[in-house]
Amino acid sequence: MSRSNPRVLSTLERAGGFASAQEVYKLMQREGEKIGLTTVYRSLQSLVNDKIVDLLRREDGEAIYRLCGEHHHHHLVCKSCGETVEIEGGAIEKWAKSMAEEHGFRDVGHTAEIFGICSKC
Amino acid sequence: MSRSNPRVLSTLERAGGFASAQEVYKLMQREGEKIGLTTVYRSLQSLVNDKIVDLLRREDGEAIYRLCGEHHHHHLVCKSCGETVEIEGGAIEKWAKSMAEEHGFRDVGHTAEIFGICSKC
DNA sequence: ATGGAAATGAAAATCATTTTCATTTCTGCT
DNA sequence: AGCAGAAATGAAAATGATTTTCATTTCCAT
Repeated sequence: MSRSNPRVLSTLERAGGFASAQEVYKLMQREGEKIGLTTVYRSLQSLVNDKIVDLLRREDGEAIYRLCGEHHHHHLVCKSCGETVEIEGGAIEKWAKSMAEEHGFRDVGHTAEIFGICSKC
Repeated sequence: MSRSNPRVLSTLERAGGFASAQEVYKLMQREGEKIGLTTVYRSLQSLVNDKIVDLLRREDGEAIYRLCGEHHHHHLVCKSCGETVEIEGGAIEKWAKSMAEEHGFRDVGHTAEIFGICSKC
């Protein structure tokens, strides 16, 4: 078993606690970190096993890693220029919770993203 | 633009209305249908465009296609067995709309999925 | 210092999905 | 019927994320 490389977790945090393995890798490269893609994957997997990060899926199926426990937020993304705004989702949290309870689900998480065209585009 | 090959839809129905592209393809092969994998993919994409089937994701990121009603809804998915419940998202619709307006976004859409462990697992 | 375990990463393998492109099948039209 | 252009098809190659392999390096306890 491999343990997580601490620089990976720290980079994920710096990325806003929400990124894919490839993004974490590229970010570390840009910052001059000497690390292989394989290690990034292994570290993220290990963090998921330890329940330190959540594993979610983008719409295209790419895995995205999100820090657990952290007060999480949602995104409002411009389909045209990619600008992203972090938004609060209080209503969503309640909705997810009540829906899950209603159907007897436990260990519940959720994803919610809003996308559209921003005022500049 | 290619239109959906009707045999693909009929196979998806026969598969219980819930299968991946690869599964639909293998099923058709076993039944002696002469069809290429490419056409299966194209047909399923087209069915998604026409909102005749829903596109969701397995835990491993593989796309699964699922016949579903035409009303807008969200999903509650079991991470363990894959059971899926269609749920209403009235609160989400309002949230997405108000968040988008607040930040000047237009042509807005959204995704929202809840995942957890169902009562049977 | 030393031996074994754990970590690392480059390259190859895997696997779903998409793209390319040449061929075949339809279509409408004369 | 015959013909041209459009649409559909599928085999093979390309893509892209993720995993595996395996040889090398780093750690750690002795």
